[in-house]
Amino acid sequence: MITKQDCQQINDYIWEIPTGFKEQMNVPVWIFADEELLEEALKDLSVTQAVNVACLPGLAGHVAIMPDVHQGYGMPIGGVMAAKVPDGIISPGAVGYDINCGVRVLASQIDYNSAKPYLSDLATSLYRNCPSGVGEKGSIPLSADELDKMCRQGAKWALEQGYAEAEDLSRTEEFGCLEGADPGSVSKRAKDRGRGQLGTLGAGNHFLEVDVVEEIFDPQAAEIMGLYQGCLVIQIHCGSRGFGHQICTDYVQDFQLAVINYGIQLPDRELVCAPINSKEGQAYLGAMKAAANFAFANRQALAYHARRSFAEVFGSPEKPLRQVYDIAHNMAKIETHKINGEEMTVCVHRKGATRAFGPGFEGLAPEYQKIGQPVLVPGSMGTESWILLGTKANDELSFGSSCHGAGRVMSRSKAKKEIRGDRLRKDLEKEGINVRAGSMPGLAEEAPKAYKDVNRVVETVSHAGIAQKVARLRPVAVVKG
DNA sequence: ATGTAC
Repeated sequence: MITKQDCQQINDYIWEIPTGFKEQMNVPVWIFADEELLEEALKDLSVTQAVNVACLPGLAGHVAIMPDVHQGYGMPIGGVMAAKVPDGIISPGAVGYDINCGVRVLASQIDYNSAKPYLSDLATSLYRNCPSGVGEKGSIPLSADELDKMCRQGAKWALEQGYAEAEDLSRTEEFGCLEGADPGSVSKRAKDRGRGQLGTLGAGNHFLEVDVVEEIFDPQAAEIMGLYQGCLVIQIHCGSRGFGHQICTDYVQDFQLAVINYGIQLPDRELVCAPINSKEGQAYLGAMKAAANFAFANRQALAYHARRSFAEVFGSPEKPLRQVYDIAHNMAKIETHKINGEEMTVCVHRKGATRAFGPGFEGLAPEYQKIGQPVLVPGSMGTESWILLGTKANDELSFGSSCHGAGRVMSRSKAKKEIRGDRLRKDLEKEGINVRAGSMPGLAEEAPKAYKDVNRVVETVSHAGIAQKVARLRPVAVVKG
């Protein structure tokens, strides 16, 4: 059991567990949290898992955990780990089962007050146009060749197919396409599962949400992003569906052997990994990129469906839904960072954490090179969400990373036992939130009280200096599987 | 997160 006494306070929002805490630790753990969120983080296995991650070979700097952290498979959700390239490792469990799970925000210039009478119709239309739930019903089916092409090209494929605007791609992380995706490293089983799932929402914490821009903190950045106070935006939270899930399953299994072959000592079997430059490591990287591109194309297809719904309900708007950004929060990427004063190439594993690069980064659209990368932080269902900007200072603090959401505090099983979905739906509707959900137990799992306070999480990242506030959003319609 | 069990 790790306690507060084991954490050395660096400042009001950063705590360190030094390498001396456990003999096998190779780097320290940094916890981004205020006192209350630190206590929250210590209640489950989050910090223990972060310490386990810090025992992996070939790491750089420290392991970082975000204020929305909670325990996950091997590595906590809300964790960031940088492995040295070429001497370090890559770990599927440190990316997560939902490869390139992420969030996309599109903004409108439709005023909430005038749209209010139509929000129920909008929610119904979104629920109808965006297939949801476990499985593959109602998707855009692909041939084997077409699936491979889509995996190589990501959102570029979606643009060719007519599901995207050119600006969507310029406002997507990596422009919606990771180079080097290798469909040859993806199992037939994963492809069979993925073929029929493009353009589907899935279940669990995936959702569509219509919000109103409630408060703007950085008018210049909001203007550039296309966010207007009092206007509607839509958030899309989804990933690589059964395709990425199967790829993670396959490589977690394959790597059990790699760990033995390369003589890697593991603190936890769930942290199986392989040297990044080994044939196993490269195969996973190629497959992970294929899943990442699947997810970019998937969110693009969902954006296409969302635009159809807005057009159905509001007519063809003279000012269309414009993409703000699309961001990944389960991914491993090769990047260069300044670590303990030294420029290093590392494989940054972000699991339930986002990239949050500051101004000047060339991999952004020109208008975002000026202000920094947008960071999209959805709150729990029925609570606020945030749009932030990455900073320059976060390079040395968190490998250019920030938080990804509110963070779960109650297990899915406990939430299902304690909360009635139909009651929750009524409560949300009473607050003026239109709810369309395929599963009432599924809705209960996502109840606001199963999550931390997203506003406190955002206060923490902003005071810690890893992201800054641009706008707060308030939900008015939620669509779930 | 997930054809929630190959």
